[in-house]
Amino acid sequence: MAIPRDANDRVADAPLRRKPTINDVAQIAGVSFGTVSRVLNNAPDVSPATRERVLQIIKDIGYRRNRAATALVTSRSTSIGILSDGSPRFGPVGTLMALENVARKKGYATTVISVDKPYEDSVQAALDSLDDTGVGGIIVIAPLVDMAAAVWNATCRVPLEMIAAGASSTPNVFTYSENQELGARLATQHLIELGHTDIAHFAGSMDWFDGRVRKRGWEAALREAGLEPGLCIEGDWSPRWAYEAGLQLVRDGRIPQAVFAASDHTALGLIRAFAENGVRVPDDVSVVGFDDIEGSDFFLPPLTTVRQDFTALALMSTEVLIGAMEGREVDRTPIAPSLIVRNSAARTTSRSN
Amino acid sequence: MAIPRDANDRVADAPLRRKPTINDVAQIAGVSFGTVSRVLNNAPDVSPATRERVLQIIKDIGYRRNRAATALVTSRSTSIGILSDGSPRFGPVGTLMALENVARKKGYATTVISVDKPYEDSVQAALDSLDDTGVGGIIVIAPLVDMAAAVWNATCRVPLEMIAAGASSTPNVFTYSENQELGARLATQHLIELGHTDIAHFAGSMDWFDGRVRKRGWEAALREAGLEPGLCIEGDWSPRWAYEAGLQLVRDGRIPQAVFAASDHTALGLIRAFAENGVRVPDDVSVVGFDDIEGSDFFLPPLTTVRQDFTALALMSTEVLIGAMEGREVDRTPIAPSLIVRNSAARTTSRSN
DNA sequence: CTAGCGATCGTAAACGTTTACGGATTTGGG
DNA sequence: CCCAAATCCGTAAACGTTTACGATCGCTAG
Repeated sequence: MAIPRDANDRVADAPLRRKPTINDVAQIAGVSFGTVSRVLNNAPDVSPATRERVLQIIKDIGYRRNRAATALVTSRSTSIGILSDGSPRFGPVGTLMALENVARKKGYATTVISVDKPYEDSVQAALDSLDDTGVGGIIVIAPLVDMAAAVWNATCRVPLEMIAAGASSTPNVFTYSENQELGARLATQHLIELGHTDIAHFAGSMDWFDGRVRKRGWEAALREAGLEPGLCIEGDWSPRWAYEAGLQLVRDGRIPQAVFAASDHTALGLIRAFAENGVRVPDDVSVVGFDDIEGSDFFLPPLTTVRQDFTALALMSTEVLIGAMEGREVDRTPIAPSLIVRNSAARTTSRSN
Repeated sequence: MAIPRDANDRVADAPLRRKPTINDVAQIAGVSFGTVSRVLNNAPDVSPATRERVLQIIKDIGYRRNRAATALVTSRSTSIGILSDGSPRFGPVGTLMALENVARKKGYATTVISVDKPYEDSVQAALDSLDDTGVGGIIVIAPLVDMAAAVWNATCRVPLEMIAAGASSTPNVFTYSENQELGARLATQHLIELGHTDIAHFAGSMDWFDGRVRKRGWEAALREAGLEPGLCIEGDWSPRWAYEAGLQLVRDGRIPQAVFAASDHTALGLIRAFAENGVRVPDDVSVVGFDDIEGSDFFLPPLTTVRQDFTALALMSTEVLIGAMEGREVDRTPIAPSLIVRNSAARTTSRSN
């Protein structure tokens, strides 16, 4: 089992293949490892001259701290775990990439794990295995309410933060998110300002926080404007579903003045259903999407949509988590999405539906 | 600096907050830690009865190995590093997610790092910092040739594998990838079979392996069929660029019979340029894309495109890497993409361009 | 000249494992 | 009955750090 691979044939010249340790540095510098440790952690009690010399040697021989050893003795770590659902959907992936980015810039490594369907088991298992990789805190990207529930029920030694739109915090799980309800409001208000009064919603899945919250924003904006919420059809984010639902609308002759689609993909399917039946966007119907996926500016027509600021979200949420890890308290300001106006929504004309 | 947080107020009842160690298990089981270690690594020399009892206790008190300690003493690890460029593009992200997935299923944790523009420095730094998180091997997703070059020039103690389409292996860097050239051939051949002879290529960026290789496949397929390669315009993958290039084509009256677009996003922009000018796809021009991004089946028209099998790719490449980590040799069979036929390419009619 | 003090440094123990080795205890054969 | 072998298990050392503490040195003050 313990086959020595790459055994160094010669033994005389020490500084060959082995990774240099703190002791090697100390020996070369003619000091004790304690001193080296002090300069590493830039602790006091070491003379400038010595510090300088040790630093130089560290650079020369390419010494780098062994994280395992450090983690073992300090039991604190400089890495954070990210738990995500496996879906390659726009929101989660965007968040994930942004998270890695800012964590790295703050000097934290990230280890990511994704979980599958029966969340009750998989989430706890993932949290555990993240824990024993030695992360100091965990951010979970939980777009699905089932998944979030599993997180709430899970136990975890390290600080836990959840990114879930509109979900509430519990004593042991911070929750943080972009204000997607606001995004939905923005979209709907835009439609209202354009003069539409009959504004439908092609909703996302109600299994997703994002779906729930966007729907809520649509409703709220309408009510605020004194309008009755129009048709609301709940789907699964997919272009296919939206396409078929759109077809149905056309068949039934129930085409609204405007629709707020819960995602750009939804808008895509819907627009195709309209296009195939001679219903023109935005001339006959206005459509606004949500996400600003790549290429949405080149849909036919270019899509008016809502963009989230994943970087800001990631920035804030790692800030919060690292704060929790270090025992600090960080105040969290919500992140606001923005409306991107393009060509898929237009002023109402003198048509009826 | 060392503020004791969450200090346990009571001290009498031991098994409270501290994470159980191998010693705790041993004590409860009435054996020595050596025995526990043996059952953990299911080594021989422990009686079935004892093994059973220890296992039970481990489960009961929720003991879990401390990875830092293990890594420290064995200097081997059960985690792999993933280095990626920061781009949230379709290919890299798909690969990334798939990689995490299969690694996890093989019992490996993954820690990911992404790198930014001046690759000469950032790649080596990232490799190093991955190294001292204790990964046993590294997979780098290197779509950009600059980045790959940096990887080739970098030094790394642990096995290094690169996923880069059509790039060659070096002594210390395995290279592995999907056969995208084949994918491009498939797309082009499809167009040829449809009767087209004037087949242009809206290429991706030549800074990307993917761009290079897809172009090569297009050329090869054409030559094999005895056809002269048509117009080839190199771009940057973006819908915007394709849109503008498409507009130019229309202005110049140089619309080809068919075009193989290097990505679905490219196809998207191109199709819009056509659509805005009354050039119908596929009636006037056939278009096939590459990627099969989500929603491409709901473009106008639904896009004929090429799909890569990221899961298979991830499966093979982690297999290869883990093999290298364990000193095994794994033979690598190439992964083949597949053509997805939809509605954006049609049989040639009696039109001229 | 010496006590005492700062500044600088060395030392030992600990973190939780693995691994090589050696010590019991049992077993079976002569 | 005794000895050797087999079986099971305990022990010590090591991995590379950090941290608390103790040691040394040179000075200054009395």
